[in-house]
Amino acid sequence: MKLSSKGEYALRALVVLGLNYGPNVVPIQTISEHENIPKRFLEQILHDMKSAGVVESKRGIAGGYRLSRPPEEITLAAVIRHLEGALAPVSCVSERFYARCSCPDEAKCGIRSVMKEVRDAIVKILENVTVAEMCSRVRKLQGAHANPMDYII
Amino acid sequence: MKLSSKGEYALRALVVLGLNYGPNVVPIQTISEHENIPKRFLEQILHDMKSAGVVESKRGIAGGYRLSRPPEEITLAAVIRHLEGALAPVSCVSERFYARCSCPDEAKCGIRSVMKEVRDAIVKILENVTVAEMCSRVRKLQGAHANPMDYII
DNA sequence: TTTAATCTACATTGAGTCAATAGACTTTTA
DNA sequence: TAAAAGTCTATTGACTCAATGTAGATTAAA
Repeated sequence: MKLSSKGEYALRALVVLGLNYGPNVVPIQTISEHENIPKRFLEQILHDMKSAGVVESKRGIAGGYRLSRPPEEITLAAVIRHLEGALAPVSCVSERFYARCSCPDEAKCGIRSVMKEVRDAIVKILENVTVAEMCSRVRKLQGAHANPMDYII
Repeated sequence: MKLSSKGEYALRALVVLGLNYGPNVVPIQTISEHENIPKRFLEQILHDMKSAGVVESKRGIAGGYRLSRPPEEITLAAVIRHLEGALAPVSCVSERFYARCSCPDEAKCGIRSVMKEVRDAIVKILENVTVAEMCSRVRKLQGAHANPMDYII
């Protein structure tokens, strides 16, 4: 479960949208500048997350993106699975993206049983961490010396 | 930490060598056929593991490979790190392959703190599982109806 | 009603990686 | 000395990643 730039950018953008959760949309440009993400690439990513139902958009001059659900309801596991595919380290132990591997007998494969443990450990964390949780970690990390501008709006 | 075919093949080959641990070497051809791995590709992989000090080879007509240390001393973490690099899902939380990411402030990054947890969970498992452990799982999975030929020698 | 900022959509590129193959060479032992 | 095995370096073809290009649609405000 290696996170590509795409996945990393997506999570960073979601944190920004989470910190600004409310009726207002945030323009791509703002996220791009604040998070240091190539704008054109971010467009694709947000569009992709829209098709996943995670965010919604408003077009036009005052347009932008917002979360389509409360940040408490968006888990990292769901986002990463949609953008990157399997969370498991090998496809033959993936629950939702299973693919057979080339080993002679899966049922007797020692690697498989280890990789299942790894998968479970990863899934346990990512299914229990939401965008809201990430936002609260950010607030905590910024702590007393938080700059209001860091929250953009 | 997505395992490539290379890494998967390597682990499968190590299990074979572990099950046949002893003074005798196992020819590449045998591993290749038994484990369904392209022979030429397997050559590269074993050569790579030799340079990592995990296996040793004997050349010539009765040549082949064997583990260079007892299977109890070879952890999956060490093998995978050598062959594939970082175990962490993002490089900015890797202990041995750290690379800065593009986020504006690592210290205040909510994603980073989650990914650290994921890394720790992965590392904890892979540093505590050895080739010997995988072999004993295989023996257990093969159970009573084990075919002696499955152990090759 | 024009204009400019914004999102939408699809195509393309360039770099890099993955998995495998190629071919020539070296070593060993029967 | 010939055959079987490992050694080494290079290369290929397919694929993916990350980003860029281009053109268009939508909307709010001037």
